[in-house]
Amino acid sequence: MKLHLQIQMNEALYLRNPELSELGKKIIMHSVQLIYNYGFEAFTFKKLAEDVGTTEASVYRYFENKHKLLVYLTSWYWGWLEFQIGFHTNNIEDAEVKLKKVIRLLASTVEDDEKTNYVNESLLHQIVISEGSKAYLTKHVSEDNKQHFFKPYKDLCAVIGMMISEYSPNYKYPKSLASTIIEMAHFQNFFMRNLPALTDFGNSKEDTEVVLFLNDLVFSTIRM
Amino acid sequence: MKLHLQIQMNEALYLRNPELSELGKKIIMHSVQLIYNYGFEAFTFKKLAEDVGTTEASVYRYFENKHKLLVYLTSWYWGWLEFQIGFHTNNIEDAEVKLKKVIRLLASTVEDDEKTNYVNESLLHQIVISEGSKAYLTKHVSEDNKQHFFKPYKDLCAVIGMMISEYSPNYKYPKSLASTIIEMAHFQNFFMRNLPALTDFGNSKEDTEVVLFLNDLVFSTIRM
DNA sequence: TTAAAAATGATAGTATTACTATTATTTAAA
DNA sequence: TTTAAATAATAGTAATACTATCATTTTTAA
Repeated sequence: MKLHLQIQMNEALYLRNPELSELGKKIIMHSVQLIYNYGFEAFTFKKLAEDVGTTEASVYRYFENKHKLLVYLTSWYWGWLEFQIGFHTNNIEDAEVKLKKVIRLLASTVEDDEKTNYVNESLLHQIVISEGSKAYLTKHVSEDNKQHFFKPYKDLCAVIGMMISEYSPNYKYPKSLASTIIEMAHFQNFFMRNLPALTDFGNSKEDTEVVLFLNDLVFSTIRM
Repeated sequence: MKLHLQIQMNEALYLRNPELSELGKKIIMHSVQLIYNYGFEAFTFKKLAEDVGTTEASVYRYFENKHKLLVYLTSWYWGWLEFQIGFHTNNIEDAEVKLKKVIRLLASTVEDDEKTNYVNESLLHQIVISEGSKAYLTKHVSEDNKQHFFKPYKDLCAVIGMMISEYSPNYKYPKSLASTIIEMAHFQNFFMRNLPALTDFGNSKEDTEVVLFLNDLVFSTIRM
């Protein structure tokens, strides 16, 4: 039996739900590939339309602009990751084991998930590393926030924050530590590959090094 | 006596050195103000030219494009900050005291520096918080890196990494911890103001909270 | 099964952005 | 004071980020 996983998305992110049509799914599929290839700045709806084999106008019927598409894709990723975390930490009681699983899920190379047919999680993970912060580092972050565009990110942060508090109920900064883990899982990976002088893993370039760094950071901080 | 401070800049960042003419200095001054007002995406050389009271063509004689201008501004900031750190930790032996000074310098509101006449460090600090990572989160980060565009950032990271190693010679990740401190000083500040659910300082919105968080993080990690 | 509705394709058009080029004029240096 | 360098004024181009219109195809619902 083949299971299918659907991530619940904020309706204000799109004009037409891309999950409900072939064209919509193609737009998602190809946008992941193209943003990965070109980077977000050089990515355009014109290129996307050509790649999909449709017109620019049709793409605009799904997404108002490329910023909302980026927010859509990153939100999808955070939602998917929260599901992964729930799945992999299910039935585990030990908060330390759970947190270590979370760090590994955040900082390891993602393999394509069979349960989602039109999203390549591996590429999407790379996009979230290189482009993810551009979703909120904007002048209109507060308006976007009012429309709950960042809820999946916040939810994930809350989940991790709760695990931290479970492990160490007196620790004063569970949410800030959670957002630090999330951001650093990605930034240390980006630095390792592109600006290795900013890390201590320039030689090996292994994801596992980032995992070890974060484990050490988190547990020396919250271990009383 | 009024002292003047000059930051040595990478020549590949500009076509004409903006420090050596009135127009160049105006371009720097006004670009800081405009990027602060509009955000980097909505900032254009046309708006800049109008604001300065010159033509677009003249701005292009100084900077090839707005990306290089952003790298110029952030580099300037990192250079300036490294000078600040050198100045404020001079003659201090205790590595703990030095690191705490560094964290405070990184995570506190910056006041305008009298020693530099045409750069508003306070606004530039806000720009580095909101736009700084866009300087390296690009598809061409490696080419930019080959031209040493990120040297000031790396130098700062190295300085902080050395302080960490001085305090704790056996700690395995001094450079990664240094880049974590730098990034989190800014991200936690941004989150606190714009996405407070990602932090534990949403109520107070005080810089000092970020300082306390980072002090706790760093010293519980490197204290043996 | 068919008519209406919805989605898509084809095409065109606009304002803005990100530049480059040219020539005249002003300012600075030898 | 002559010459060179910098700037201003103006024009122009290709690409981007859209919006609009209308014909055609596909889907849905009566």
